[in-house]
Amino acid sequence: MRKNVPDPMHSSRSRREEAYRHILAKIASGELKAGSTLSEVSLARNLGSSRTPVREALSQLVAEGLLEQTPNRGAVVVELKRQDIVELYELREALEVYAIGKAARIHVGPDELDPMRRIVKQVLLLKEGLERSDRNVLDFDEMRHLVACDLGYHSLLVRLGGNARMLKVLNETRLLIRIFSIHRSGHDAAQIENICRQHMEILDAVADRDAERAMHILSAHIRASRQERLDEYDRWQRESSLRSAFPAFLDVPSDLSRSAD
Amino acid sequence: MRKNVPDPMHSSRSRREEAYRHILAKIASGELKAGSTLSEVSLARNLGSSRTPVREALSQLVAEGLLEQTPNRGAVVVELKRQDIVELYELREALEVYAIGKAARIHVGPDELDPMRRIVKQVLLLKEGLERSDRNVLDFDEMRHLVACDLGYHSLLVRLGGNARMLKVLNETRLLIRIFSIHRSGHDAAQIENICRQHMEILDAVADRDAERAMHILSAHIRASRQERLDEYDRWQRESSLRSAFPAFLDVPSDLSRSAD
DNA sequence: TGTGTGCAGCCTGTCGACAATTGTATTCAT
DNA sequence: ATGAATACAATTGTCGACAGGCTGCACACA
Repeated sequence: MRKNVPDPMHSSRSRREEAYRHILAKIASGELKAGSTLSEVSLARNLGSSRTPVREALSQLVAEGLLEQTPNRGAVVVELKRQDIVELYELREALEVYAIGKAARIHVGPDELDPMRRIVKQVLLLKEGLERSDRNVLDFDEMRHLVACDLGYHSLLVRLGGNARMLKVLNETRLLIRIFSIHRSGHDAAQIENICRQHMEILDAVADRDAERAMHILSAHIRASRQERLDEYDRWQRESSLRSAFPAFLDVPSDLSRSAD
Repeated sequence: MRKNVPDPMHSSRSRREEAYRHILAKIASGELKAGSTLSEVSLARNLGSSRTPVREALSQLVAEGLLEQTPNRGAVVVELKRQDIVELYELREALEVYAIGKAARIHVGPDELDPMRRIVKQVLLLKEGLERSDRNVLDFDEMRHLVACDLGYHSLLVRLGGNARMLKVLNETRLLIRIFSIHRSGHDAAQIENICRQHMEILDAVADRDAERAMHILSAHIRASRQERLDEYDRWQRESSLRSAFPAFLDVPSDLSRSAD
């Protein structure tokens, strides 16, 4: 039971990185839902490390917008409101549309576009497999594959713009969106085909050096995705407000004669 | 000489915040030039605190892109290359143009536009004062005022879009640009008037709900600013390469027969 | 004189401990 | 029984200390 000895063979990364990935995985997997409070000591116990690396990982997650820190009550997982979804998708739209416009104006050859076309074809294969089966929506693994392809496509898309800072901001933005999308419902074949067509049309427009068209299609694509997510949010919100009545009003002193506020 | 007793009357903020502001001020004032290495211990000594708050402040500055961390050599102030300036201004253009387009489409009344008009008028006063004097460019204090007005104008402009995340990203972007602009040269009256005219035209376009025009003018405005900064960078680069020959080649073992690389 | 080796200094990464604060449960007084 | 004061528990902010790695220099040796 070595105490202070670092363990370079077990974790090639630093303990801070390890803690960061650990917490991020717990958030991304849905094990830590929105509103959960994270205690530094318990996390440190779980990781078998001191509070310091955990603390730094938490700070980083706060800086990235995944956690919120209240002065002396610890860090809680952010809860994305409707407005947050709107803001995140606006960020995506502004940056991705700009990047694709720039990419279409400069020279972008098949070396960059072909890998993206391959990703689109993978998604099309996914759709065809879905159509051949009797199911209506994707299962969990297929859904994960679809999300990974979508992530890769848009990541390469932004890379075409050649702006590393933009890529960094967008990665954080997409990470936040993805964390919300745990409740994401599966797409049916028609939706997937629609997405693929748009993705392909964007690539064609870039190959044609038609910046305006590429920007227009991408903008519509992101807006559609946003609307989808908002509808999903509204549906989920309605259900949850019907199911559990007032979980936030536990501190009301059971004085029913007082009207609200 | 109390040791562990916090000093609440001297620093209402936490020591971490204090350290953050301290380091940021040193960077912004130019006391710490690009490439300077920051030692945690010496900073902690200067602040009379432990390494922990300094370390957290440094982490935050790294996350914000002002410092770079190399594995075991500490944190150094970033050196903005030409490509960095291009990227930062592209970020500004993408986000600000998007925000002003949205602002022009939704209803934006005089309550929001009038404060911005007041800022533009302040800058016009600055220009008139410059024309009345015999000087050609602004002095240091006037320059600071101009920069503050410009910052305020663009900050309000982005606020019109109603996207807090966009505002946050842009604040960090502008901070990085501003840090580079220590070497900034003063503007003459014609340049200032040009800026004011563009600023005013943008406001008029927003008041007219003419999103296309507002976006177009703002885009041109930011591109002009970027070009100005790039010219300045090239000039500075040329001078500095003429003045000091090879400060980076000190570790070459004085073997003049070996060709470069 | 050129080269390898060891040492010292500095630096970061990590740890355990302490102080202060805040939310909560308990208890006491009316 | 209820409201207020209080003690407690948990958590964060901060501190000093230690371990390991890297750099650069001096020194010994060929």
